[in-house]
Amino acid sequence: MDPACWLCQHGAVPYHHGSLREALVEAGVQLAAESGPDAVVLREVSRRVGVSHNAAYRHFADRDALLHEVSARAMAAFGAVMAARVAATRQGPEPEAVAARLEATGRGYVQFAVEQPGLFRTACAFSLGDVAPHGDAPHPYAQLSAGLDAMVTAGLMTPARREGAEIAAWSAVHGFAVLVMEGPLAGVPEAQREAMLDVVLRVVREGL
Amino acid sequence: MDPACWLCQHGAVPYHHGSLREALVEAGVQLAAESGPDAVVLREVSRRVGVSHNAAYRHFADRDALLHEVSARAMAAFGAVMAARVAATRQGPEPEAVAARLEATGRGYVQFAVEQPGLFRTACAFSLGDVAPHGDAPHPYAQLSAGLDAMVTAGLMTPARREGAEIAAWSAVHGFAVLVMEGPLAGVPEAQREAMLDVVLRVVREGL
DNA sequence: TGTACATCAGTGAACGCGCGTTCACTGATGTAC
DNA sequence: TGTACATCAGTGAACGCGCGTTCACTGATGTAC
Repeated sequence: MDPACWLCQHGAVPYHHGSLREALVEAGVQLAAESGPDAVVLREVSRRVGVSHNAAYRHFADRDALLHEVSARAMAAFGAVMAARVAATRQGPEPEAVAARLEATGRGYVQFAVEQPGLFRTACAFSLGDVAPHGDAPHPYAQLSAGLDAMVTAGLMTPARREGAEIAAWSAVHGFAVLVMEGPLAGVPEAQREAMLDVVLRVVREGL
Repeated sequence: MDPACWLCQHGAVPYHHGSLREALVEAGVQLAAESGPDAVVLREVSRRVGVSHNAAYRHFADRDALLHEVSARAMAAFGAVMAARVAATRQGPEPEAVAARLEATGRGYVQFAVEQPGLFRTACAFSLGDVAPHGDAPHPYAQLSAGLDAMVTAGLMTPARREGAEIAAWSAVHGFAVLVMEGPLAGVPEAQREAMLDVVLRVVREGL
């Protein structure tokens, strides 16, 4: 079947949309990106897709079901940004490379929060473990864990220090992200922000 | 004038409340404590005080003005909890005491977030610098700064390390607070939470 | 001390908004014969 | 290949909710004379 809808840029809007569910989720992601999870509102989502505001009920039990789906997409985008940042970093098993990749994980975390605050908040809206990411990129937390495991394997961290390291690293990076995104550090110029992040990451690295 | 209202426990409700403004703010704080800043809603605040829902406009320009006031109270409570925790810690200029007091600052921060999540979120709702705390307790950020200054004075931290130390410490503690309050760490038993906080604080201390 | 009056702090009704959700419906699609 | 019919995916109207805000008002208070 040919969807032939404006969303898919094929011409006229058909009565049967063909992929309304997907279109609704995408519009939801757009809204979340613009204004956070509270903006994912059934009526506005339907409006954007160009469909009556109750059509969504053919595809979602209620607003919450849609929001969960949107949150999963946000989480996937989050993981993808982090993974891309790690992939762009020096590969290989050498200690410097392993440490650089862990640092890239943290930088990717903050990058996503800064560039996509709405999606960041949407991804965090449900207890972070609640939502399985939709897509291929691993969950942010899994990436952090893997990075710390690699540190131990590379001999950069003792197994004793590994204990609780996720929490400490996550806390520092997440806290920085929140401060920069909506706290007192909102609006500081990028260069200064990067310098601050350097300090945070150094403290974490040396503390671990 | 005798206020003579149920809020002040003096008997019948007078036509002229006498201290409606204060009563509204207190009800707002209560709502914020129960369910966060979004729950500070003019109609419900008025309902709780037992007054018609537009009486508030005699005392506040709009909902936002009330919310700012409530946020200032929340911030004051926040600072007070931290200050109390510091005050309950060993005093004096000895290095161990100085370090212990800085740690108490961080523990107080997390304690407030855990015990008063609604007020914590309300205090953070405006850019943290936006709201001057209402009351005597110093602003949380000021307490952290003072603690770090004392570390330098006590010779526990080099002036070079002092640079950006607020950001790093605040990030770690704030991030931990958020994770515990509404993130994946929500609901872990207190003992375990304390152990995790120990790790976070150790990482910060050694990292600085 | 008593009274007229200005001022102030409340009331009650209403407006307009946007939301989630449900209802009975209708047009489109696909399938059995 | 054509047709009857079941199924599915949408529509349009409506309900009920709670909100912020405004309006004209009224009862209480305090002050000038």
